[in-house]
Amino acid sequence: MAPPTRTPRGTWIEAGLRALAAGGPDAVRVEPLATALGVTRGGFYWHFKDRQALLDELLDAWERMSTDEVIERVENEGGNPRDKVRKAGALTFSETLLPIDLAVRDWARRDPAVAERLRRVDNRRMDYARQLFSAFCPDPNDVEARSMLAFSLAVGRHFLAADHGTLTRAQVLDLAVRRLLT
Amino acid sequence: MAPPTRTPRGTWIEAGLRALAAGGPDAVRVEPLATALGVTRGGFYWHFKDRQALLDELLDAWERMSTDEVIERVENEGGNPRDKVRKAGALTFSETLLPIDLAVRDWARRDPAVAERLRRVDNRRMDYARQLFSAFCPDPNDVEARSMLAFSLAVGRHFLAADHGTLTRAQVLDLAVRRLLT
DNA sequence: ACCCATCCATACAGTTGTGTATGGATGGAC
DNA sequence: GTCCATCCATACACAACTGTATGGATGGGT
Repeated sequence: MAPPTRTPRGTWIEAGLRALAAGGPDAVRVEPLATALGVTRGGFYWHFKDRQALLDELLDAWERMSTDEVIERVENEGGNPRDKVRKAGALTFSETLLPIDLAVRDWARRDPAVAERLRRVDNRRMDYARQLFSAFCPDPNDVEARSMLAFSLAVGRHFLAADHGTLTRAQVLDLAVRRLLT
Repeated sequence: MAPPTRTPRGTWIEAGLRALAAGGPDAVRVEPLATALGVTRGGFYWHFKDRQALLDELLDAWERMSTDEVIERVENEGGNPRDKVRKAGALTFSETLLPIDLAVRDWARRDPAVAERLRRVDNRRMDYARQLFSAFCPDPNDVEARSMLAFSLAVGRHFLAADHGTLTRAQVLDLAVRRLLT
């Protein structure tokens, strides 16, 4: 009872995530998505009630990908807390996840429902960051300050366009991270 | 030879900036703007070639407001460098300028022309930050790291949704800023 | 061979926006 | 009182997208 589903739900979600990453929620439109997939909108409304239903599922997918999976992978690879901080940052803001994450952050500024989801995700991430910083940093207030700075740097750097004279962006990031991990 | 211009250029720009702040560039649409101003699009195309021309002028206005004006005001008020850092941050990301600034940052991720403008603005701001940090911080590398962290915090905090347990967001920001100014 | 859940194409009605063309309306300058 | 630059309303042609309705097509299960 499972005919092999030529363009199943998942295909629409993947395409939706690509569109979201590239152009924000306003770019997630049914007609262009169908064109990109080489079909018409015919099947879309069989899978989803309407466009909003797809947007909701995109957020579901993002929420799943960017918490449990990342933490699980970091914990499996092991290492000391300082390495874990770096690793968690690298995974959370990886090539594929990052643009979606940034799009969701801007989206959350205008949509309370999205803001609530982002709050859940960020709280899980911050909890994890606090846990890692606590391992080599006794003062809880300092842990909080470092966690906030680290998270701000991880997100904020993608919204900053400044140059750094003779230094490269990577070098400056390294300097900044060292400052937080000392 | 200057009949008092019922809905002059500036009115459209102000309305455009409000729309940009509230909903990003996709929300800057001629028809809704006209409705909000209580007129039809009739006059719009007398002032502007097309929608893109308005978007360009919005960026011009933002660029002017968020560099010269801020630096000028900070320098006029005086104070020591540490106070100036705080003051510049407060002005740059004030109630009215902030939402526009954040919208432009997200916009810049998809539009190279916008990215170029943002680069100019951020470079001016970073130069000023470097100058201020240098006043009490001898190591150029450390100045760069602190500037980057401060700027990331100023921008990134508005894209983060995490809670902070018993602390308020304001308290955490204060802890983080102290860390950077010590 | 047939059935049926799954998926798709097509056509239609409706909405919202863009840009152009054109004929006013308004009100200070003279 | 007239003139003229300035601004506005209206109408039109067009484009892109949404959501619904309907009639297939496809292909594994039996």
